[in-house]
Amino acid sequence: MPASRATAADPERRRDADRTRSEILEVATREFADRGYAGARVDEIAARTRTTKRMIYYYFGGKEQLYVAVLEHAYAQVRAAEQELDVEHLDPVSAVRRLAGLTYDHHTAHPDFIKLVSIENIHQAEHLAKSEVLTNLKNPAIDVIGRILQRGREDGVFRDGIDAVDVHMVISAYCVFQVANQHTFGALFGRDLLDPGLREHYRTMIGDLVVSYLTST
Amino acid sequence: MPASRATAADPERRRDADRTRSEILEVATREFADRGYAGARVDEIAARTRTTKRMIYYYFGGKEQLYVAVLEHAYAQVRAAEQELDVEHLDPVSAVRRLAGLTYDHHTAHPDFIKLVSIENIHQAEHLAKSEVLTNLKNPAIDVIGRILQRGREDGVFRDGIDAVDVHMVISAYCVFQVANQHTFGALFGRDLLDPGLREHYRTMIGDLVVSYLTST
DNA sequence: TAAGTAACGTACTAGTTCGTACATTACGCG
DNA sequence: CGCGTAATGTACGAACTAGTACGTTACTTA
Repeated sequence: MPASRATAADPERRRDADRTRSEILEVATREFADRGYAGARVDEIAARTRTTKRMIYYYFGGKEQLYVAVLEHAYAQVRAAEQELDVEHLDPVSAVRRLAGLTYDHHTAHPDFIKLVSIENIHQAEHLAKSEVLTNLKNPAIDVIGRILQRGREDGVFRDGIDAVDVHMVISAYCVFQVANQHTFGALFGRDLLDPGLREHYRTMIGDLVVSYLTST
Repeated sequence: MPASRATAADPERRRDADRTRSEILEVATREFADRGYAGARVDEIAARTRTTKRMIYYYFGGKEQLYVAVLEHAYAQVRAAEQELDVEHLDPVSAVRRLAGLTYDHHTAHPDFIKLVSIENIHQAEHLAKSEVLTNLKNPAIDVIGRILQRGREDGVFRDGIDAVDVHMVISAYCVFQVANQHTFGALFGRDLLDPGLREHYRTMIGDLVVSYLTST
């Protein structure tokens, strides 16, 4: 039984279901994000892994199921990151700024995820809707925002009548746009939104935007 | 030469280059917007017109050139709408609200355009970058915003140091998100952002958001 | 009105792409 | 240590899809 423990870690292993599976998933994520569902090529994904196309069908069943697996995996990572949000110890205004900044960081750090979401929207979220895994994922960010808003109201710094989902939507819209539309925006306005030199500016801006909205009279 | 005048209007005409060309463009716009570049089918586009695939190649040259033509046509429509922006007679705050509202109206009224932009971003705006027609299109909205901001500063109602392109970006981000991400957002949060009953709420919100940002101290 | 050309249709091809039948081998377990 | 199965590789096929060769006809214009 040391064998079974060595199994997962042994770099000499020639056959490793977990490694093969996750390698396919990783490569497929890039391929789908870069070329869209229809544009992605199963052969190309296979070629970029250490294994063959046969394995994609062995583990995932087909191109569409692989795509759904990629989506589920990507969303799971995002939700995991949202679980880490630790802003409840801050005053409401600081908490909102921090939440916005962290969301900005996460989105800009995971462009593949943003692209997958764009692609899924092109397809009217049909795969997402079909996946129980994904529709059952509750978004922890909403609850976090809800509690911040309530504390802000109690402290008299935030307005009444603001919905947590709306706040989340505004932050998402802003952060998603930076990544999802960077190329057309860059081409049309000659400005790279993700230029490292502009990063602090745009990272601060979403916090300012939301805070001014919440605190305006 | 009455013949040549009757030509364009005559509903009995069997051959009408303009009509055929624009019909192809119209159908192709929907097809590309719905299925993406790789997912779109030339045969399908042809089948939905009164003409045949042969004509697509006759008028446009190929699938890629047709896609570029669709993009150029879509952008031209948007720019035409922006030329109509008439907000300079309003006080700065009202002008910003009106600009935001009109942008919201336009985006929600032209979902195909938003989808095309999403698709073009998946492809890193390579077609847009190649088209001189598109890269030379200057965005009139930026100048409009610039003048509003200046008047607002002069009146002492707006802060200093706000960039017109940033304001445009925020408004775009918000309005694009409503359309581009409506399906995933709807599936994950159980809220249809484009529900007619929510329309006034979301239309007002982007104005409030920007105004509070510009007027905050 | 007749000729020339722009506009159009049909039928086909070459290449691509998802998917699979069949064969093989490494590894865990008794 | 050998047996059974999970894991893997190869080679191929059926279907689809962009693009075109070739032929035809409506419209214009001299």
